[in-house]
Amino acid sequence: MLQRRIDDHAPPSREDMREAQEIFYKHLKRVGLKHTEQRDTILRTFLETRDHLSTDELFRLARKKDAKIGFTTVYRTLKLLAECGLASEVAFHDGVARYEHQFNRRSHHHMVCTDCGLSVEFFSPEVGKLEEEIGRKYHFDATRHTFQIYGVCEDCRKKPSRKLI
Amino acid sequence: MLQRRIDDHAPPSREDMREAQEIFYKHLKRVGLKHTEQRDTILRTFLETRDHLSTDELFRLARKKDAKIGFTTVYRTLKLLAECGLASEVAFHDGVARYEHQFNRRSHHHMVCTDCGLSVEFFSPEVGKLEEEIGRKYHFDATRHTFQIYGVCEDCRKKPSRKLI
DNA sequence: ATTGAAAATGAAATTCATTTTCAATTAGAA
DNA sequence: TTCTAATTGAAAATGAATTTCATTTTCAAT
Repeated sequence: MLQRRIDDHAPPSREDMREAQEIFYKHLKRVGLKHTEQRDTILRTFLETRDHLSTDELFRLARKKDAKIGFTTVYRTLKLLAECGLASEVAFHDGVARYEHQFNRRSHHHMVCTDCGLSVEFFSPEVGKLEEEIGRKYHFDATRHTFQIYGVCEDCRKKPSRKLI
Repeated sequence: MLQRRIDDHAPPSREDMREAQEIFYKHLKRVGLKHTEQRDTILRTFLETRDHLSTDELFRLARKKDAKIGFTTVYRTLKLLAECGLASEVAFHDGVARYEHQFNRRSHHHMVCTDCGLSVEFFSPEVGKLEEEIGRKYHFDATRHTFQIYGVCEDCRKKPSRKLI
């Protein structure tokens, strides 16, 4: 699936990277897992991206740095990263799980073009408030939410259409 | 997956049912498809439910009315119903596509318990406004959105935990 | 530095929902 | 009734997600 995007934030700095690694290592230690070369490479690769990556996409990137990294390891590492809050799943409903790194980022949401896959980030503090409010009302311990808007972007409205999502 | 739910609306009346059928038949005619016994049974079954059904769940229900209805037909009919607005997909992110019928219902959203699968409906007009607003801002022709809140319900907070989603 | 148990790895196999194929059947217009 | 296009549903295919398992690696205790 095509991955274009529009956003407005910088990639993580050297120190950000180090801090993320520390978070990851502490998490590994906490749950009794080991620090490995592969996990390191995968985290580094992940943090360097600015996209919403599928496991396969991250696998291809990580493999460029270390040709013997396997898909399965990337798959499992992504789960570990999600566990300790460094990655979070974004569901674009195209049948593929995607992740983005949460480092140094404001809470945001996505609007996705159903024609070309373009994703636009937007920021809306109201949504977070709503999560809290509704959770309180129905006595849920609300932990997260998903909010996506789907539509057709300006460019695609001008083009002959082709459905991707 | 367990499907409990909390909501506050009545099942469709006899007339509602008829109206939905008419919408469906008109849609079929419009796109040059035929009116069949199976499609009829599947629509009727679907409208009688109040749950968020997976294709397989609807298939099992429809089969009770007509033992020779196949999974594939239910699958395809659900797509047709979604096309003409009688069904809409709700993504609970548990790996299964679910549908609910849109007949006689206010626009609503779901909060889902990640432990037991309980879903609570809630109503929040702000979310619709947000869709419109963000779409305008980024020049998208916004057509739909998804909004779900995830958390742990009151009951599950008291029980020993078991992860389902 | 060595050892050994526990964890990690990754290729391959499996699972499972979804989607497609295709031969037989059916709807409905002429 | 006849004919053609659509429908059906069983089975096969697809494809992402997950598990298995033999081998390799990590790391804490020697």
